[in-house]
Amino acid sequence: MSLQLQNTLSGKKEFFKPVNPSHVRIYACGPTVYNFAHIGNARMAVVNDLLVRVLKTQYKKVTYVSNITDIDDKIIDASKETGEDISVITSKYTEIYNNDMSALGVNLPDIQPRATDHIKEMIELIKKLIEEEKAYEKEGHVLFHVPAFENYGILSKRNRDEQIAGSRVEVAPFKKDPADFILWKPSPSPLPGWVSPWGFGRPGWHLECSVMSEKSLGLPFDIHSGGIDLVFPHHENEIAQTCSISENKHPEDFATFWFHNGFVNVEGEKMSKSIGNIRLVHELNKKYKGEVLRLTLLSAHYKQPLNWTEDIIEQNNKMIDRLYRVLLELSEVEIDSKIPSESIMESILDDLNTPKVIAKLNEEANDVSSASDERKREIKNNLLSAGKILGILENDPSSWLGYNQKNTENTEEIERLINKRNEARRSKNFNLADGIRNILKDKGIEIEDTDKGTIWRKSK
RNA sequence: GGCUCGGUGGCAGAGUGGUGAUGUAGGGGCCUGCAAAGCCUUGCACAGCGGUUCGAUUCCGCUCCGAGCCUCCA
Repeated sequence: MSLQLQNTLSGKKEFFKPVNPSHVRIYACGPTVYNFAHIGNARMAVVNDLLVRVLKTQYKKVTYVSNITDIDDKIIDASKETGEDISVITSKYTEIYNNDMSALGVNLPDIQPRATDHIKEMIELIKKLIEEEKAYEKEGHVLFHVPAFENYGILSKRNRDEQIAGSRVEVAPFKKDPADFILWKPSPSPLPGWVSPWGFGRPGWHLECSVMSEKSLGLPFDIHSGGIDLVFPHHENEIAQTCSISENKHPEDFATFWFHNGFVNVEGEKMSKSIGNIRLVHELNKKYKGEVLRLTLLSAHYKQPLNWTEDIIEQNNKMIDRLYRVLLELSEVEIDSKIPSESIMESILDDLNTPKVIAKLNEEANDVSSASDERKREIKNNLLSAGKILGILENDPSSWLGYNQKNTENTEEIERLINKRNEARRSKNFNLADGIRNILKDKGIEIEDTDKGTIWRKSK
């Protein structure tokens, strides 16, 4: 049993073979911090977090790097709009991003490099590219010359001629070739910038990831990942930058696996500012528990598009509640193993087939009612150990389900009403009993009469 | 126009050359004073048309429909 992943570079599912099995290295292109993260950003973070968790079940040492882009025209625009300093904006939204992702059970990357800390290295890379005649300076800009890199388009499987034919890009007059892209551009005052051999300016977007991934992981590393939309142009341009110097001619000399997650659509449409259907993680976190959102993000295979609706969040909420109910039922059961069954592990390792894993967890849950003690141990172990890899089922079942929460302000009143209702039931005054139940219901308290007495929980 | 990926039951979503995915919703039943929770049970689902095959939702071809990318994008 070993890990297989869809490799964008080959277009196929392949067995994962690390460059160095004693140290697996992965780089994910992270967010540009100028606004709250949306659920699409979260999908990338959750999927890569999952991938790292899975890698850690297979390899002793895994280093996960994911950057913060803290210099970009969008940040400059945000600064103009709000009047806040750029550094204020970027540190604010970096913190919010990390907190929002943490609520979804996303662990911090081992290294979270920032673009502005790597300007020197970017300038060095540009110098090399110019020396090797892969880039040229014109009117204060430095551009990468795409025809100078023969493997351009190999990742996105794009043919240059077709690309130009269908192109809707405005071709700047200083470009030698329409496909050439910016490595460095001038920053006229008051725009932020750095001193460089080509004047005061700032880097192009793609440069930072070439520089930071190499610096933090060394080349070649194992997995370079991001959202599917990054395949072109971002990753293609990174490859062009990194692979046109020295001996790194092929994307595999950069990273052996190129891993991309699909988009999140909202109510059937692409999220976009103009439609106004952006779903911010920050807002969703106020309404739903992090594990529910995480499970919903994992409810479709990572490379499929995911249609984000209220309905599927609710469906997944109910599903996870039920799994917690099973765990509650098994709370007395002792487990010894910490590894999921082979069948479950197989689905996880099969290109992170989370929907199948979730189906198998449900099958486990279905067995509980007729399970032997031995089987119960197995079920609990599978739920908890697979849950740990998926990043779900990590809460206390009783408090997740809202049972008998002692810290609720009106606990005394609730219990007084329950006692009163039970008295009414004993004297067969069912009208009164049902009346009291409705009063509790209005207070958001659901009651359940069990053979051990009446228990209550918060209904929401 | 070019490239890529899809169309599975009310909804979500895996998968497979020949048995049931799974969840959620709905139906029926058990339990309960009634509920809740739980349990049992229930669904002529694989876009259409051809082809290959003993057999196709699964393989091949065509048609129709949808999505993404084509230099802002997770």
